[in-house]
Amino acid sequence: MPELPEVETVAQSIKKHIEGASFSSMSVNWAKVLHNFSLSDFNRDVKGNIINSVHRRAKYIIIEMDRAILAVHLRMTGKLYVSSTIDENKKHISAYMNFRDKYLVFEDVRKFGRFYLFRNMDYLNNKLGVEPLENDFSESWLLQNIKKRNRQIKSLLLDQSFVCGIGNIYADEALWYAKIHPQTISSSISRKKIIKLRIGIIKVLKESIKRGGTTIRDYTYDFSYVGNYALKLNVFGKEGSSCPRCHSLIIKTKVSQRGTHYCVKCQKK
DNA sequence: CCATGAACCTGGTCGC
DNA sequence: TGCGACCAGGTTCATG
Repeated sequence: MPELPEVETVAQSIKKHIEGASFSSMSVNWAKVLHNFSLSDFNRDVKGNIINSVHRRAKYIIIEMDRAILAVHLRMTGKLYVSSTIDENKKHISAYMNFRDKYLVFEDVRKFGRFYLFRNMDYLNNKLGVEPLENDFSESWLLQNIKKRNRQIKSLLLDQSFVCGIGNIYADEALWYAKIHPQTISSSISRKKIIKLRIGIIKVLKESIKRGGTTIRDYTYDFSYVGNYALKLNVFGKEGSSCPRCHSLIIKTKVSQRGTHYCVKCQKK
């Protein structure tokens, strides 16, 4: 499911409920959901620890306590939400934690989502690239680093060790904004278009956060809340319709194994 | 370094 | 209605 704006929305929505509280227990229905720790690790390192902060890093939801960090990655279909009951009719609850008189529930149809337990942020910080909404995603940084690489630009944008948080929707939207064909080799993109691409990335991510993210295919990422950035999409899922800018055809192809949408006229190779 | 394909899972949709 | 093929907002690993 979720890319940076959706993960940000989820992190903000659970933050107000769990900051200052502590988890008293965890139940696991799908064992693989715990990626690098066990329930006894949870009981030793997480249980009873006050939650100091909840925020997002890349596409991870970070739950920070004094001596431990719980990180949650939603992958394709994960939902993380606060609820006062556990609905026994739901078939895909992978795990849940108890705090105060409520639960933090992790529901995940495809079971790709994972929980991680870390002592600090070193592991994630080492593997993840720059945050696109932070200051270090600067014009000079992007100009320099895009030129250094020789990859199809869409594939580079999806690479979390380069810039993190961008996924399939926002890659297509940002490339459309900058009028770049998704298969253009990064080193050959003009300075002018790189500058435009940076603006496009920031713009689509920020506007989506403002609207609570994108919800498509009936898929809601929070308990019941539906983000409405889908209304603002220009190319993603718009194959067969006309480009909002030049009225030519939007087509869908595959680029680096992912469905990819672009305008045949304003995004030429 | 870069591209490709498979694997991890379930469910919805489309064509016959 | 049924069935198979294909698709899905992500990541990782192996291979060439």
